[in-house]
Amino acid sequence: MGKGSETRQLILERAAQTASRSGLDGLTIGQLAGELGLSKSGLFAHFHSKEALQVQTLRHAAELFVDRVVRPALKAPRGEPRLRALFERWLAWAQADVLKGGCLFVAAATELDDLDGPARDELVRQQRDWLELIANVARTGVGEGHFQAGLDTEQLAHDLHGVMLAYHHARRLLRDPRAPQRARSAFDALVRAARAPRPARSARARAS
Amino acid sequence: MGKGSETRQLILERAAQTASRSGLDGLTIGQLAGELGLSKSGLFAHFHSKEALQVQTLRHAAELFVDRVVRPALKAPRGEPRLRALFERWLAWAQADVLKGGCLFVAAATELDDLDGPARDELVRQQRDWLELIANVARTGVGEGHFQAGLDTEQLAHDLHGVMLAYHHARRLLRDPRAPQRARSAFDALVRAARAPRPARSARARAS
DNA sequence: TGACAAAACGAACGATCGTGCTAAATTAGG
DNA sequence: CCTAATTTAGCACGATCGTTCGTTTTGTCA
Repeated sequence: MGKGSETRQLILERAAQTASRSGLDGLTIGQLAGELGLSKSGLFAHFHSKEALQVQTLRHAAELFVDRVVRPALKAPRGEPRLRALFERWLAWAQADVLKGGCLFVAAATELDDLDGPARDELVRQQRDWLELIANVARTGVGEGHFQAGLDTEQLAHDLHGVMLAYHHARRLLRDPRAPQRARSAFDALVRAARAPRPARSARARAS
Repeated sequence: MGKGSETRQLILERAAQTASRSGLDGLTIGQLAGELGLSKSGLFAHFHSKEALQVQTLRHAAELFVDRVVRPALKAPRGEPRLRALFERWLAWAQADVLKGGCLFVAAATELDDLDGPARDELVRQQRDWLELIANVARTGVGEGHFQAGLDTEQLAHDLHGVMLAYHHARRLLRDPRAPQRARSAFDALVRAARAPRPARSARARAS
């Protein structure tokens, strides 16, 4: 099986690019076919519905993400360095380095959060995996002694994700040139807090 | 000048609702007209293009936002309480409390970040105002002695915004019931860091 | 109430959407 | 090289998109 899945790959490549700019809904079959020099029906035949195309596009982007972000970062030493590598790789990913429209998952997250269907399901699964990966890397950092013992790694993953989203917003919408340093500053603060033993609590104590 | 701007208001009300779910692009004139029992052309006549409708919808949502979030929060005591009020009000706003599709601005941010035109310009202006407002409230907190003297209030605003975005993601996409407490936990950590005097920074050691 | 302006309607336009169907072109295997 | 399977193209469909235009209804004020 050669030719078919080859053009299919080309289609998904382009689809991910387009979707990163115009969203998964802005993805249109006619447009996509035109850009690739294919006929609408010829392209359509590869996927049997637009919904399927969207899901496949998400999957393709996820593979790209693993290639460009996850896999390289996992080569860094366990614990904090690996967490930092993951973060830095993500910053590059969210820029124009891979998908010219920014992070497709960030765009899809707000687009699909009210809808139902397989595309949403796929994205939710991916995002859970992503957050879990961060949490696991952080947990390894605890084992390595980089981070404090009782660290809530899920919370850290959640917070780091927030830093990434803020970066995406500052960089792509506001076009703030200080976005990267803002993001790194936030990252460092989170890591610092994760390193420190439970902070001394002044008068206004509060349980976590 | 009576009847016209009255229905115009009704249209924008509904438009904001729809856009919060389906995005500013998912907003369609025919759909909107049908839901309101108006004719497509009758509705269209109020705005003279779809682009104008989108801009007006953003503006309408901004007014709503000021009413439901900003204005009430500004009644809280200056400094940290006011910052907390702003944050709490935003959490409620981002839920289904006002716009059933979540925060329209969060959705629009990823939708418009690659496009150009008046809708994007309007949103950018709004988001800058919002971040500036947070920074100003934080700065007042410095004056009140709630926060440390050298605090980078813009950074704090940026970080808080990240917490809100992470909340939106966890709540609306992942439907994580722990989202509110995650968000509050992150907020508390940021405020705590803003309170504390600048942490001692030895080469690679932890803060005291 | 009658005249004038504002507002809503109805129909139509060209375009594009997703999706079928059938036929032609291309590829792969013996 | 011929054949069978796979891949692409062509064409058409109903629906919906934003937009325009002329007409009709509605509201306002002297």
